[in-house]
Amino acid sequence: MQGYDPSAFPPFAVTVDLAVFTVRAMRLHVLLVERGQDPHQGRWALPGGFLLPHEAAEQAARRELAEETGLSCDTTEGLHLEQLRTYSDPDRDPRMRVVSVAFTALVPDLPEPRGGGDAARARWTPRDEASPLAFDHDRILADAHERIGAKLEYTCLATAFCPAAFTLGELRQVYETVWGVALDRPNFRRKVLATPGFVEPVAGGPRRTGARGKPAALYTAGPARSLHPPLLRPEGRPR
Amino acid sequence: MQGYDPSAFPPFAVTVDLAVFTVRAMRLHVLLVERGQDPHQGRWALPGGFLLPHEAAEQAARRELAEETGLSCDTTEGLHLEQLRTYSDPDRDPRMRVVSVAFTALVPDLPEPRGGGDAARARWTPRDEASPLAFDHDRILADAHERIGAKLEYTCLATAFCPAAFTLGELRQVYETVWGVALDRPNFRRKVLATPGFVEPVAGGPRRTGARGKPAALYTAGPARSLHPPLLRPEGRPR
DNA sequence: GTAATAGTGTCTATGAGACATTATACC
DNA sequence: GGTATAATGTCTCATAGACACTATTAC
Repeated sequence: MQGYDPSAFPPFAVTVDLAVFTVRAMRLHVLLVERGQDPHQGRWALPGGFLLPHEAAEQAARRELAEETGLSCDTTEGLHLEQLRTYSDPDRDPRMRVVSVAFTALVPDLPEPRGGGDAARARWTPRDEASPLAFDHDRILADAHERIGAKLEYTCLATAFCPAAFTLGELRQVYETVWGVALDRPNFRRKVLATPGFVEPVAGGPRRTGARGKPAALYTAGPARSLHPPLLRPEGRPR
Repeated sequence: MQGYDPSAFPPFAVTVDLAVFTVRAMRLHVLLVERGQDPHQGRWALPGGFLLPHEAAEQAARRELAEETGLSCDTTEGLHLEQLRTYSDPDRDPRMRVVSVAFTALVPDLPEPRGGGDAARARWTPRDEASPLAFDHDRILADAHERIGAKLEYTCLATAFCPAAFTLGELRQVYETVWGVALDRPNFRRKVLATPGFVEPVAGGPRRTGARGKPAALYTAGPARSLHPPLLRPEGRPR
């Protein structure tokens, strides 16, 4: 990036798009908004919006996340938000040149969005019922899904899908839901507990989850951020 | 990304920045250019430049790669190029609002760059002698280095640093150079050969490498793109 | 009792780390 | 010969996968 005439640069619009995932009822859900304006009006799309003039992409993404989920900025402060990649195909928006920085967010099961911001409507949609989306958002969603699946393998990110206190069964369901596979319960338990700092036991007594079976002990997310060695998907598929 | 007035969007300049790595003489090198113009004139920086009006970021990155390395477009066609992330801090360029999409490229040992394009000079610099760079390029370089180190673990990317035919000793040196650690030779060999499609033997006879020791057999990159199970760094450090 | 989930224990196969040994080149 | 690297083999330990078994709840 050297040698340029600032008055002669080609102008672009820069936006952020968000793939916000949650696990509810054993299914992976993604937050979608119904478009109220012209390009692709009435179709569903990932939430997002323009960068403000003095705003970094991360800030814009966090602002949009708060607007679209209807949560306070304090609540969204602690949510996991991560840059995915940037989409810059010249034809991705029919009206103008728009470069979009995509982000992935992982949230615990939240109340239905209140449709804030400038979106006509917003709702949680099962990931496999999301397509087709407006613009290139099918592609962004696929990339985001693949990314979170891969990150579950070598990070402690799965706890971001869980409430503050959770059972190992709930944590295992996160893996099973995102990966779409069944995991061996005893082996999963052993692996998680053998990783220092992944989860930490809660002093209080156990609670029942589905009102069936033995009550499970509660855990909270530990200080660790990565898994060594990783917890690989069964039949680890190539990227 | 919904609901906007195309005439009212805040304008941004969009650039690409490249972290081009190679391994030469057992050290990791990165391609740098000396800035010829005003912001940070005379300082070293990562190569890069503006997106053309109808160009995707990937195209712009490949074009800049060809210009800066002085290679033909045919040659750069097959080189590994991968989007790293986007840097959008409002103050990252002192003159205007510039959003930069950073890419990482891995190339075999190439001839000294001819300083093409609009860069005053270009040269290969040992990675640990690169700082300080202009703008936020120290940060970009650090992110890129961490990324390629991580990708060596679970992809077959190391062959991108090697010429068409290479010895297992040369491949091992790639890992040792990028990771900055020494690896056990027999175990490395066993691991690589046990991964189907990572490398494939060359029919022709062996060749000598450093004119010392037993001549090594030659291999070419195989069709595999990922490593299962991964080849983890010793004392795998957390991200 | 049955059903369902939590939690413990055990066996085995695989893979990685450590390291000894042999082979083949140049000096 | 000495040195340096390639290539093969061996041993051990850690881990993952499979799966049996017990524990505790709701019905």
